Amino acid sequence: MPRTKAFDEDTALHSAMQLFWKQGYHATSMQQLLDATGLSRSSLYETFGGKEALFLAAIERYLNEINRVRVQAMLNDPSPRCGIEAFFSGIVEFAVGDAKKLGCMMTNSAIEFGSGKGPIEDRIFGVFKAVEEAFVTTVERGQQLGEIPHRQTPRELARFLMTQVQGVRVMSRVNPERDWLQSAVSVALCVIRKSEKAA
Amino acid sequence: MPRTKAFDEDTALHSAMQLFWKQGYHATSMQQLLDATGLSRSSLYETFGGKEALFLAAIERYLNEINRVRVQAMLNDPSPRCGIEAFFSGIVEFAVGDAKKLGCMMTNSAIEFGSGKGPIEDRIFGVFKAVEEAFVTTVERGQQLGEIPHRQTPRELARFLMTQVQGVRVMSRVNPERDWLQSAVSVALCVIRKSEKAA
DNA sequence: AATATTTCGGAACGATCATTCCATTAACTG
DNA sequence: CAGTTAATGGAATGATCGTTCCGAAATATT
Repeated sequence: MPRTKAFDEDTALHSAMQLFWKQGYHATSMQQLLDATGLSRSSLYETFGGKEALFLAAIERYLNEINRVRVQAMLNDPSPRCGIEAFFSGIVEFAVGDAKKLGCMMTNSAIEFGSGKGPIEDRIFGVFKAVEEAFVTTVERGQQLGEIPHRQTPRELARFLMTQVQGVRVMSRVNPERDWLQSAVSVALCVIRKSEKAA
Repeated sequence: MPRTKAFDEDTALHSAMQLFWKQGYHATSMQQLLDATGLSRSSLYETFGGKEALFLAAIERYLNEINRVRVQAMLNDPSPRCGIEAFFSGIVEFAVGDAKKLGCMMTNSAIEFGSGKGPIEDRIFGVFKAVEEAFVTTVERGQQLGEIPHRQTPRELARFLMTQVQGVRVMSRVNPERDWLQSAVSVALCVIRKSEKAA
């Protein structure tokens, strides 16, 4: 009976996500989102509910489309140390690739919203926690396999790696140059290598 | 002949800076800036010119009031390695102190504006460059004094340290807890210690 | 005290913000 | 083909955006 939708919901959400990613929440207007998605006002509000709800949906989309794959690849890598190195390489390559100057939508949102009390802040905090735990798990496994030195605890190393990831995200938004980022990353990775030499 | 100003320009700029720092550029309205500074519209526009000009002034104020001291202390420290360690300690202590969840105004602005082409972006990029150079100088000195190992070049270590600083800034906005940040920092500092042991 | 000069309070500007609403359009069911 | 139901286009909402402007207030000089 009903009229069929003239747009693809996933495609629209993808477009919205990219715009939020590039510009942040406050700097992005509904008008821009309408232009980017091609939807009409009615359709956008009917489908997603509003700006905040759309942003939350965009976050989930980002996690599924961008973040989850990377984290899972690290967790599943037979060599934990290689998994961590690939994790960083992936970030660097992404930063200097097509999507220049985007950084990470989670990092950008974390900075923009800080640690307030809304649903957005809660979600971001949860993501950060989850990534830290993924690092802990991977480092533990690496230490058990003898790939990663025991100089520090898995928790300490995870926090260090997490911090370094965030730093790379910031730098990729300001200065997305491979050499620059690679320098920083290769030094950081020394910490999880048996030899102190750079990669 | 003229009527005297009923406000202190420095105090007003300080208040504006703090608000921008906390909320970012786009999320801060002129009305909020009027409330925070106590100025009237006329006075604010007459004195500072407008929102963007006020933000640029706030950046300079931040650099002079917050950033410059820290960087100079590092450059002037008789022990470069201690200077770097103090630099990080200062950041951590600040993050967990009164000014919780503020992070760093430069980091926040870098994320918010990305690497566009306006005067704000240019200024931020310049600051990042300058801090990197300060690290290069300090590491060079540390290596010459034998305090910092020669495993990597000063440039590489500087980029690594710079990235770690940015990471700590991000984490301080999301999760400003001393233990957490201290873990990350102490691991990072291993890289510039002769022994691989944690601090 | 009178005058000149600057600050200040507040109204007003057009533009844009996120959101709501309704009449119209289109498609599936019967 | 007619009827029902949801999707759509677009006008309109009140609020707020950054900015401008002008009359009133206030002070230092004459």
